[in-house]
Amino acid sequence: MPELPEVETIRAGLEPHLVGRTFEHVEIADPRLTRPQDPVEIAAELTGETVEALDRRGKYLVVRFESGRVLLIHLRMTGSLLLLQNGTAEDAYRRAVVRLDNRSDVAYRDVRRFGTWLLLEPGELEPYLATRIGVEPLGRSLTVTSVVDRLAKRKAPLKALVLDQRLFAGVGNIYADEALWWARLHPLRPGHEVSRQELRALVKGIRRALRLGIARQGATLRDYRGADGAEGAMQTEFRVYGQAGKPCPRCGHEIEKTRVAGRGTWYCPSCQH
DNA sequence: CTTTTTCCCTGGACGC
DNA sequence: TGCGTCCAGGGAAAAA
Repeated sequence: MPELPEVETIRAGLEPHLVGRTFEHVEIADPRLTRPQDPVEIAAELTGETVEALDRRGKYLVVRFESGRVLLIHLRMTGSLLLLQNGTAEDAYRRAVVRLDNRSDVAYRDVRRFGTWLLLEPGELEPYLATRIGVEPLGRSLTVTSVVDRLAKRKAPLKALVLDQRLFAGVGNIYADEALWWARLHPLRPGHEVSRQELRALVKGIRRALRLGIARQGATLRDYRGADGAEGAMQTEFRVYGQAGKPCPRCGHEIEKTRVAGRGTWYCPSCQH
């Protein structure tokens, strides 16, 4: 499932092929993709737009056009963007294709059809994101003090808070579990009970998990692929995620699985407090 | 405002 | 072989 490291890997892989290119033809096969916007209208509006930059905010891909418009893409669970250099093999899960002015195609693939494309007019991006996501966890704006302030009155379990996109934009279920393991923090600890020292460890843990994920080009469990179709290698680095019954790589105690905030949650009951 | 629950989707794993 | 059930989970929206 694409989280910050996976989206960043796709962004970096696509950027050199997209920037400066013009969308020559756009086909949207799944009307759900642009809901509530009309797919035929959106395809027509995108045609002729020239890419100025490809950015990422949280788990969103931000395609900025020279016109000032933005195509905001969210891959959700199984979305992927593949650069097709020549020839296009059949793919039952291809939901959209963009032909660029250099004859190459960018194909959007999504088995479970949760992903979304949203076309925004100039000036609409910032207010749209402002209500949905907070600062970048790998950026300078995320400080221990800001986290202390924002968690002070929160009774929700740490796992739920780490997954909150307004607190840690881009962290999903995999990296949340990995970050809590690095920080030696129990996923069920209420936010307001966590000391400043521990929150410092949490911030470090989140950054460490995300950086490792980026370095390994993301985690491929089933569907995730980079823009070039390559699998990531982060799944070989998991300390706890999906590791129930295996020994904790730090203390050797058996990793346990539970359910927090409706999500599968893996942790070491011995060294995470 | 915070927190919880439901829903959207499909395919793979598993039990019988 | 086939069928039913559960699980994976990000975020919108509704409910509590």
